Amino acid sequence: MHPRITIKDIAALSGVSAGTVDRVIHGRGNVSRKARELVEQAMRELNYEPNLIASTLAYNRTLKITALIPDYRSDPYWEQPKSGIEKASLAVRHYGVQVEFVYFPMFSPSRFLKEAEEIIDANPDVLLFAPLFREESGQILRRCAARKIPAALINTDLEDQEALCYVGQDSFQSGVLAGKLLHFGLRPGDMVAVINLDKQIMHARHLLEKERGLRAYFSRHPWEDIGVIRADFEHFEDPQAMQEFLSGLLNAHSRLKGLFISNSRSYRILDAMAGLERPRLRLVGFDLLPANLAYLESNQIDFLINQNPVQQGYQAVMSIFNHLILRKKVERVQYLPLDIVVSENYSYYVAKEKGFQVLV
Amino acid sequence: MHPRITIKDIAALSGVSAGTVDRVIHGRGNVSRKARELVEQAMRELNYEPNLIASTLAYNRTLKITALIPDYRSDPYWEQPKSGIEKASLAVRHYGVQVEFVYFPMFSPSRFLKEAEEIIDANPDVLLFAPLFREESGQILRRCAARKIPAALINTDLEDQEALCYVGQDSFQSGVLAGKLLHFGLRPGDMVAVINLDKQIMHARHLLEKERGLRAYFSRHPWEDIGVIRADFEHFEDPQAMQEFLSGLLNAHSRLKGLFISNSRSYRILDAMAGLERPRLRLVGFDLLPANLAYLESNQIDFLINQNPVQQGYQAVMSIFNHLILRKKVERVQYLPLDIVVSENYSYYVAKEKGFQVLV
DNA sequence: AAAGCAGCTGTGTTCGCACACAGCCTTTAC
DNA sequence: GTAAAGGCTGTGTGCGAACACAGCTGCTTT
Repeated sequence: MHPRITIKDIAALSGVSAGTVDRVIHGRGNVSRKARELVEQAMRELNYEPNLIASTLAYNRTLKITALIPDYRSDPYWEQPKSGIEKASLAVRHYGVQVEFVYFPMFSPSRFLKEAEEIIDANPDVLLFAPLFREESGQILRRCAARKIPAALINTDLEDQEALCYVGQDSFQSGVLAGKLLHFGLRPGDMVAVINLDKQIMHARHLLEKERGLRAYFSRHPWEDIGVIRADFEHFEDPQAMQEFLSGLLNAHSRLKGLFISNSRSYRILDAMAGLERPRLRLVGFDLLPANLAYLESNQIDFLINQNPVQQGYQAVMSIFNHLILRKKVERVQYLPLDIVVSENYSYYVAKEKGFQVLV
Repeated sequence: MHPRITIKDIAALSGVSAGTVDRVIHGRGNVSRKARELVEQAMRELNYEPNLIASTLAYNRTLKITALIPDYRSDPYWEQPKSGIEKASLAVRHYGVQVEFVYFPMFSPSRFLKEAEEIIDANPDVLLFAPLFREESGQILRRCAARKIPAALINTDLEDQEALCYVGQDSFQSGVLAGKLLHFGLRPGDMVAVINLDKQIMHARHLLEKERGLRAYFSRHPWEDIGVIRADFEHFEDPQAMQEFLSGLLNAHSRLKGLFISNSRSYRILDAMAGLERPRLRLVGFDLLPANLAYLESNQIDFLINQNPVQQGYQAVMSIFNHLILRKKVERVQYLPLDIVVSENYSYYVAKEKGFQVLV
């Protein structure tokens, strides 16, 4: 264990030169059968393990990853995966891994496609992207395959497509979990509402999956006798409109006792409800935004589900690294934990996201 | 960005040799004021960052960490920190970090002290240990300080002592959290019991802290009107005795509706209650042992709190690595997240602990 | 028989940095 | 005055692996 076995040791033991050992290790050919067997024997005997440090130094290669994600300036959510990608890139920069960012407007499939094509033309070693648009993303993956550029997906999976890996949340299950969390405060006959605060709800597959999950929970637990309704609302930036929307909802359903906000905009609801007369409402939402955390702490939000968006970016880069530099196997689908966050435990998650503890 | 700046580049720019640059970087002295300033100037100008890979290769040092933890064969809990330490050691082995394990019997301060002394005599580079016994651990830390061996603590902190870092759980807060989780199923006037299944409860500071936390939660929420009692029981291996203990407890307190099991032995309670007639009891416990998970899945345990024991070991080794190899600052106190685990989200945590995704 | 050509092999250089060492030149001591 | 003692500098070697290249064999070709 102590003096690590080097290539020279096996060269000596098997009676050949370091060059031959190297050829065997890399399967470069030009090695006689006899020599190869001797070397393999010696490697097994001494339990040889190549020195990763020396190896990366000698390779002297560089791996260019281009990350294509929605513009974080138009949607603060994307700051988080971005920050995770940046952290990971700091951790692996010594190995010659370079990460470059390209952004596309959240709602523009055409710009998405155009940017992706430009990236592919620049011939990066890996493409890391968020395939928000199914059709265009399929095209991109096919072009990558044609040029032998491996692709890693985050946020949204394209199940049927060839890709190095997918790192993201399990939206359906997060809906199921929300059901569980909401049921604590409810009584038979109560109702809950799924609230989608988004512009183009039909395109937001995640939101629909979350709703499906929530409904699944309550249909698996029929004895709890909870009804589920759904309400979409686009003008969440307008406090006045929000307030009207909400009071309309509450007036229409007197037994509405729980809200499930399907994205990170819970705080919009509570901002709007500030003045409203209303019953005690159970509230479950997503993401540890400062505005949400304030309401969590004052117990106006009961639970936040943390989808670990920072980890999402981090883990995607690390998977690429593991695959291409360390040549390790990588899971095709990597779901991140769904953390249940309440006022009593949120501080740990915030600290983790700030991520003082960078690994290597 | 692309062609990384090397020591030669700054040597060229500042008009000195690589040797002098090296002396400046390491503050080895023997450099004229003028040369030093030129080099520093050039480093700033080119934004020089030493190549970690080349550096570790050239150092060719080895860092021996000895880990002293309770024997995992006598307490399965310790398999988890152990596995975390092993994982981390795999991740950093390329940097010359070697981890060696020494075990001590859970309940023997003298053996603990003896093993620690032997380790220190063997002169490791770092000592990583679980200071279960206050008095003896203080002695050990002082000996480490005298021999300039840095020490990292896991599981239990010695607040007043000099140490590189502490990685562990926040027991008090986990009790508070348990209070929050229990209260969901309770009504005013109900009672909860803290159940300590341990041999030497007075020595188990963590258990006492958890109880304090639970009581703190309910005294901060007096309107919930929940009474807290405590029950210690040592003979948890004996199903017959357990059953009598439990039925005694339930008979004595008719409004007992919640149990908080302060360590990982929740499954013992449920094993014993299998035949028992009993009201619907809310149950909160710790740790994702398979036996506990089975009860979680069948909803006989409502919540498990995950203290991330695997992470504990992992993070401790990584902190040592960050401090001594990467020369980064490390937080003195590192609390791990308190994950709330229910049947709807446990699978992610189990997958994480199995830890396919090893970082570097 | 000479030339050509594979198949196989060892040596040498490189990656960027750490550190030993020899070679200055200047100061101080006697 | 010389010797010793510094202060400061550049060169050179090594860490372990990757890869280029030259050299060696034995074989086929003409």
